[in-house]
Amino acid sequence: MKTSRTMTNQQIAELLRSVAAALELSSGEDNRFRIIAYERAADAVEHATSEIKDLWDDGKLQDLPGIGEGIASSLDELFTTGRVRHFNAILQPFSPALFTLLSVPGIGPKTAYKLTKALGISQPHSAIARLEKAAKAGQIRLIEGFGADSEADILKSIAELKGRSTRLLLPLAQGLAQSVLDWLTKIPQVKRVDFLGSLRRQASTVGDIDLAVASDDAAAVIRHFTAYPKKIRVLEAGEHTASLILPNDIQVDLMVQPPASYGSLLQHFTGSKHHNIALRELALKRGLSLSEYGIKDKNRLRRFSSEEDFYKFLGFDWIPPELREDTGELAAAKIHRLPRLVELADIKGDLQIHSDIDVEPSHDLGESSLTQLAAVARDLGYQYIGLTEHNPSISGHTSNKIIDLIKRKTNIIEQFKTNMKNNHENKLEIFNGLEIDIQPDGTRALPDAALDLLDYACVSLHSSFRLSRADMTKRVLAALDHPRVLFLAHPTARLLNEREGVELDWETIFDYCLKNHKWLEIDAWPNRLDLPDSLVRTAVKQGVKLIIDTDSHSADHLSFMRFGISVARRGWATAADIINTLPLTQFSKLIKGGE
DNA sequence: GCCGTTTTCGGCCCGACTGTTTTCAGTCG
Repeated sequence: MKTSRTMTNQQIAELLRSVAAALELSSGEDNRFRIIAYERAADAVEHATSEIKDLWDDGKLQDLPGIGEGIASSLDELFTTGRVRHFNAILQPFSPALFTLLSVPGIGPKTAYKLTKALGISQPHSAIARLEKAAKAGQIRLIEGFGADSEADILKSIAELKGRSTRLLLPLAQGLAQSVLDWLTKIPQVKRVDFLGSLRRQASTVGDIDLAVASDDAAAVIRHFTAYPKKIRVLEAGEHTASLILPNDIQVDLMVQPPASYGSLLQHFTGSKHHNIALRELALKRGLSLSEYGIKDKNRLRRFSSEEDFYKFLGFDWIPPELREDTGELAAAKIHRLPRLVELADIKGDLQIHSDIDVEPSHDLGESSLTQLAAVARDLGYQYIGLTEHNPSISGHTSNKIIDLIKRKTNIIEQFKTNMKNNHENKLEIFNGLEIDIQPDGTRALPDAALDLLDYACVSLHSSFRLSRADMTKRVLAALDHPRVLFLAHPTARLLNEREGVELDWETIFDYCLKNHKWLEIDAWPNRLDLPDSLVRTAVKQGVKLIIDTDSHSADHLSFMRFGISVARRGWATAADIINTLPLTQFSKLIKGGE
């Protein structure tokens, strides 16, 4: 087991999970809750938005729910000495290969133990390959407790593990789920269909696609579902639930309930797991037991056709799915203090759009003309848009040439506005902006003389992502330090499934934004969704203003706004937190004021 | 091992599905 100061959150989570597995194999009942505690800690680490090592640096490990005194001190030892003696003692009796096998779906601690023992697998790096070889040779069916079916399952799981490299981006998951949903509604037995799980909660990435159906004829619905034409295979099909595998090893799970208990089903499978556990723990203290079938009071089961009634019975306001992460929503719902979350209809403009006006930029130019962009923006009901091509590349141009390019763009915009006026077209304000690269030393990749010609600019990171947290923070603050620079675009520069975000001292960034009237962007581009939702939450708490933009490189992309809205809602943002919900008159004042 | 609008002690969510079983264990969400 690798233990060092450079371990990623994922590796630390795996270490904690290995400890949980080893405890499960070590002894009986008395360990049950320690095992759960380690698994919860692993979850907390995996879902943390900061590097665990940074939290350790700041002495904030125990801020993570699920990390207490004990595990914090173990992690302290890990970062200080590169190992944890206590963990090693727990892990020592078992082959390291055992823990590798846990990544295969369907294999838990007990199964992994039996397999490594019976097959003599001991090397962690080759463990899965060895297992696959044994399964293909028909050796697994000979082990006690296994059969030909479980052997075949192991092979399928290994194949799926290899194929499944990344989580689905929200927009893609929505598209796939919609087509299954359309298929389901073809039969009359289906009364209602909803998305469930992380998809309904609008998380930025989605693991499996989960769907709920209300029907009095579950058998017919399951039959129809498992006949979905685009499936690769049926993973399982029971009385009320079934699972399919789609191309690219995407799993779709279906849950069916009669309309009378549909509310409980929706609530249960929307999760999140942590939200539900917290809710059930609260209910249990009042002698109530919750499940997807309803609420059990003594032995009487109350059914709920709507989620609203389910929450109401327990004394809570209905909670928007985006907030169900056990981060304070239950307490707020109890006292009627849930925020009124921002909605797509609140948005009045989009301030990061790349047009095809060629300023000979450092990165990709947009594909659509100002005319095309303006037409779509009007359809969306916007009062204003801002054009922010990338700055002219600084390697190929002199300062004077750059100023000429900006002047040319300015003229095009002015000409367009004049034409709009002459044609008596609906009023749409066009702001003249630019997205400026932040260079490694924090200087902006645009001469200030050119910046003065613009209405506004945003700055963003497109290189040197691996600076230390202190240097990166200094770099960003230096770039923001100009009256025309209004916001930091895609603040972490993360690319989902590709690149982690940069390390920044967020408290310092938030402070600076508050004092200097800078905004942070929620970039709605599908594989950015950046600022991430958890940082949105912190920013909102501190009063930092946000702006939701699409980063469009084509008029089609303007519709991505709704994914930015999802991120904002998951971060508890109301319209008041989002700058581009302001009507034009107020928004113009902010730009002209240079704030 | 974690945690606190009943608790610094005494609790800790709930059920489905599968395979290999003859009544259950393991895994998953």
